[in-house]
Amino acid sequence: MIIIHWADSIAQKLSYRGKKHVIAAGITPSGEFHIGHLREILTGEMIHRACLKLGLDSEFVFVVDSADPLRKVYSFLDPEYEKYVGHQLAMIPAPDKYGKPDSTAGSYSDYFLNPFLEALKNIGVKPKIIDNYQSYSEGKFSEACKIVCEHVEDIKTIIETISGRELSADWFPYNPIDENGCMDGLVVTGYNWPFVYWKDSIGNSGKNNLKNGEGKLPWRLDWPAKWSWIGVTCEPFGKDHGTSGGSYSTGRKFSEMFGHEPPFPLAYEWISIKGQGAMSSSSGVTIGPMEVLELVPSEILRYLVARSKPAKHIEFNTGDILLNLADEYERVCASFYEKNLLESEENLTKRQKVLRHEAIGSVEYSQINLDSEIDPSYKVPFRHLSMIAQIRSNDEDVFFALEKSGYIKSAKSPSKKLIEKLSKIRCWINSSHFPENLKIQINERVDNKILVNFNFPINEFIQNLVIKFKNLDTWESDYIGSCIINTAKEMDLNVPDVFRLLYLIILGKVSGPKLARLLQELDKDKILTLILSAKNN
RNA sequence: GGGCCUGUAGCUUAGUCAGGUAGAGCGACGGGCUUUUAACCCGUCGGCCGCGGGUUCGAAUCCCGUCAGGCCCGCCA
Repeated sequence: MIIIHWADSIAQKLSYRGKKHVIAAGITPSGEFHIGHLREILTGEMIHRACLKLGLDSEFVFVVDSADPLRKVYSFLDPEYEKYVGHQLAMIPAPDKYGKPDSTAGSYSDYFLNPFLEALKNIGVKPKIIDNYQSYSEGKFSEACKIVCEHVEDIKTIIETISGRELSADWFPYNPIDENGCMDGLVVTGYNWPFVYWKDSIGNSGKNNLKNGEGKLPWRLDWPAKWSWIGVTCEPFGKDHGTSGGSYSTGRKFSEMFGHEPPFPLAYEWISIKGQGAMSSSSGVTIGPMEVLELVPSEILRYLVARSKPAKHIEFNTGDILLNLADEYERVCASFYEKNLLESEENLTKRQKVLRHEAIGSVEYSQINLDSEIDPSYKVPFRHLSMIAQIRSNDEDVFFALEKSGYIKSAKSPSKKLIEKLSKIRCWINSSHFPENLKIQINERVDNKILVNFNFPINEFIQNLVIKFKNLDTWESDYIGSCIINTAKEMDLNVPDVFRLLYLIILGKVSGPKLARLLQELDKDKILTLILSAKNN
């Protein structure tokens, strides 16, 4: 097959290397996980799925870099964390809600990792978790550590020539920890398998056993060491690692040194928040996956990553971009799964076929479960539902409205997915994320200046309409609607003009959602007062 | 300084690896539906494919150069 989704294309390349594959993703749990981290995971997971589709024997692993030290006291941490800087993330306490270390809350790394794993479960990602700290203590790295400690000069040369970075004379390719668990300020003074000997800045000395993970390899070696003992054949990484002179280019050399063919490289671009730059937990520019999962169905979040090739920069926000994304997902579903266009492929040009297959691939990789059918809740467009949800406070009424307009067959039995979709939309509408221009905002008072362009007796129309409204026994959309139409007809007025006027009075805009249904959801007395306050003098 | 990625319609982009008439969606505009839409359906407009050269019968696609934006060469995905 020539025409494929980006994940399929990578899987195909992997298939030339062999049948057994380990696709890896790795993240340091130094703070809150965000959508950017999700790209790492989903990119890997989609390649993994593509491999399975090709009949390869593939495994997907998520390496949690819990052996990394705390770099500094981040803005969300209390200064009390100062004493843990340089200590491994798996060994320091999680922060409480004030950012202070809480010795009862488990480890720092688990604290940030667990909610992320929960979110992954929601989007159907089930990786094998590899805890880096634990792997060191179990001796998984000892082979690599031995090789590294016996080739210090070679390693220095490789790093210095490839990265152009100059290493100090006492640099050593293993970072030991002192008796308190701190990595900073130690200088290695000797090596004799399986021990490294060190001294600290005030003259204390000690030794660490390389087999027990007392310390860790520096990043540029830690990464390829993982490749070799896990057997990684493909790993997506952020573009920072992908650049020449970056950790992939030194990593591939070290990988060979460890006797492992370097994994197939795949650099991906950052996700940024529109108008705010790249996502980063330290700068506070961040949107968490769980946050987004509260607003839209899980498929949409997968679609965000599935639809763009890894090299493409993604701009994201929880307002209009998210809405367009949901919109696009639904449209693609509809065009490919309802119209059965696949059957008539013969007549298409190559480009049209490519377009089609990529779109289909994106939708397929957006499904929560591998090989599951596309969930039919896409048939109720997000945009439409967000409007209905705003004017109908009761869920049942929403489903009746959907039935009436033909989006669903029966209001009595909405699918579980649809109920969930509605509840997420309600959550979105009530949050600060919801786009302003889609909000239905009822005027507090009327700006009479904008009513001057009507060439019919507005004041008289309003009086007549309000009398009809007052006479209504039940404030229900059908009756409200006929009041408006009848008043217009009795006065021989143009109906669209009348609606324009009413939209201006109530919403301040010339159009809006179905007016009668909107009014039905609002307080009758307030509306009458508002309408009566309008004049065009 | 060295290197990587990106640049296609007003916006978001597909197509670049494997050269063969530039395709979508959104928006805009027009029409249909007319108990009123932001739904739905139909249609229209809109592109020196960043720029300059080269290879080729033929280049968005390959090669060289150049400009712009982002990033890396210090453990931020």
